[in-house]
Amino acid sequence: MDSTKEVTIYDIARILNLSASTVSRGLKDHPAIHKETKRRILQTARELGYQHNTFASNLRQKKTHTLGVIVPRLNSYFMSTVIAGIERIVNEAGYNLIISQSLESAEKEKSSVETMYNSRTDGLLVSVAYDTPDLHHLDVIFKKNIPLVFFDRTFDHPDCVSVVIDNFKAGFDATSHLLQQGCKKIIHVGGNLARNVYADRFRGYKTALESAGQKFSSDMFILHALNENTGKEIIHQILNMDPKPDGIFTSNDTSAVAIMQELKIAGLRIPEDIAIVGFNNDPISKVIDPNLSTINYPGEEMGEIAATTLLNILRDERTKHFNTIILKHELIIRKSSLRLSAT
Amino acid sequence: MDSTKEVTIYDIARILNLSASTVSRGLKDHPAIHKETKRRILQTARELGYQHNTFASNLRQKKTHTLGVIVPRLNSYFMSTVIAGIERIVNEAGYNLIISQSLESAEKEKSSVETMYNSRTDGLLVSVAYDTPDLHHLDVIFKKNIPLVFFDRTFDHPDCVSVVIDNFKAGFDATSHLLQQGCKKIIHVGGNLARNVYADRFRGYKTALESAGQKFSSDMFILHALNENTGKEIIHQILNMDPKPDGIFTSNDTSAVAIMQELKIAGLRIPEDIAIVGFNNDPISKVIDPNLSTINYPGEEMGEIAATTLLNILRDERTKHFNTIILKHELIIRKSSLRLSAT
DNA sequence: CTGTTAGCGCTTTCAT
DNA sequence: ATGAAAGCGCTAACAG
Repeated sequence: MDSTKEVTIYDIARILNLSASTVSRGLKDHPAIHKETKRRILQTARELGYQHNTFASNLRQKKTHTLGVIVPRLNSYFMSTVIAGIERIVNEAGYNLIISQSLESAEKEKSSVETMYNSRTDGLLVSVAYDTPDLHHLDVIFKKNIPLVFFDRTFDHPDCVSVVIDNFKAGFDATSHLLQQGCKKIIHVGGNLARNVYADRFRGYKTALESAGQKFSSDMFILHALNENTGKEIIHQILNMDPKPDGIFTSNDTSAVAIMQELKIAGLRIPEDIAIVGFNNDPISKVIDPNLSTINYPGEEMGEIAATTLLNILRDERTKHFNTIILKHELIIRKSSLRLSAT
Repeated sequence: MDSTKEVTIYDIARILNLSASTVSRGLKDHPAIHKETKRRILQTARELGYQHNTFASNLRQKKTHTLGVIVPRLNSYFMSTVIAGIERIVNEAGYNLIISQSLESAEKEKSSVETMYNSRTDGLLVSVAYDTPDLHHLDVIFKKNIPLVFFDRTFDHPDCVSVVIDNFKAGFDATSHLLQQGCKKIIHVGGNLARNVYADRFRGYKTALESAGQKFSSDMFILHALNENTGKEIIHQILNMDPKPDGIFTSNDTSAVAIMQELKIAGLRIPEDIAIVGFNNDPISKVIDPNLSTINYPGEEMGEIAATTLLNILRDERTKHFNTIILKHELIIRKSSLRLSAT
């Protein structure tokens, strides 16, 4: 009825004729407390509708039990899957989450870091923006020894763990597959090479070409932000190439689909005239006709692992932890790249 | 260098020969503090690298400056758009966000509510799960007078504002459009009618049929959870109808696309044999061939409005606030339903 | 316009 | 196995 009064450990203590310290210990299952006493504490706590007050606890312990997440954007299938994974782990561990999006801008990322810092998050999970030049905006974080785990779009830093897939290998696999399908001129559409993911995929692509004895020339790499507009904005560049490419490897499915739509408008057949492989295994890859071959990206798992790693570091700072955790990717072959029927 | 010591208002007070209260007031721009004093306080605060301690403040004020969001799922385009909108508003207002997903289960939703309650969120933004039967799990929230705003999937409650689109009208619009295109038998694929969104769209559909003088019979409504499997799971039911439908209105794009794929496999032409309209304006609607007609759902705006409303209630509890806020939707006509070429 | 004072609810030595 | 006491950093009467 009286909804304003907080039930505190003192209320419990008074009722049971105990001290607040004993109640506090009992509530956290402290080994030194008698079993029966614990039981009684727990029971009256329940009866009174006691709620642990995080703020008093945080204030006292100088820990917030809050983790911060900074991502480029929330509204992509990949990212929301990652967040879902993080959310699950973090909630189970009794931590809270603060999420902030950098909107792909280094500047907004900086202000996100400040927000996190001011909220005194115990740890940070970060995937950097498209154009983040360096890690200076994280200096406050490092100076305070706040643990930070990068995922997907990472930076090398001695104190940070990174959770990634093997983007080099993935780029290599995608390109090799196109080569096996008989493609003679495969181009690559990728993002800012300052980002590990795009750089590694690009290297994988080049290496695959070279191991197949094909030459790479700089006009075979098209740099683009990789979004819904990619198709319209680069289609002419593709169509004007001489000789025309017969294979495309793009660094995400969104751009792959956008390109496919333009190719179809231009009257090219996929995969007969031009084969294509995307990246991420976004649901749209199964909607576009023909279905898009792609690299499966274990988003939820990445979120879970990144969160688990951060929690481990938090639990035991001395742990000599890994520097990089590499998750398994998988090439998914669908019609958009299938020129040779398999045996 | 010494990274462990917190700078407090007492440090600032000591340096400036002031009291902690004056510093506290100065920092919050209290009107009663001399301008020059404020300036000095702000300056030394900056020099010392002072950070406001939210926990001490929360503990004292019994406010958390944290809002909770409970949604069925994070990984749909619609929902991540809504969240993006909420995040922007809430961050700008200096609040934090705790996000939890019910995974479409009433039970998990209940435990989400508990989490929120225990984190003492100042307010809640909720879109209910697919099978939530009632509002009992929110009783704790209401009893504590924690303001709650529903969005999209709402419940009627005297103390809650709901932010929605006019789902009845949207269903009516979609169906009327199909009727105008000459469809003689339009079926509806929708979700649990205990959810306002599905019930309202269904009513809109029926009303449109009736105003056009067409009869509705119960077999024309197919109940389904509306996901990627919808197509496979209901295609036989559709194909076996007698007479076969020549129009479908589904309550989301995911299911619309799944159905279209099955229809194409069955050799039916869209829209010639069967026209279709979806719901949400998900990006996949522009990927599927033919492009899917749909209802545009202003997700980001819905997030922004819901968050703004909640913040307003928080700022001024006495405000006699709205009961329902209805955002504008829009019918987007694409090829999947275009049987008559417009003049 | 500024200072004094008294907690918010919890944890944690240090005792016993 | 339990208790006493101090304090985390801030705010809000109240007083002047």
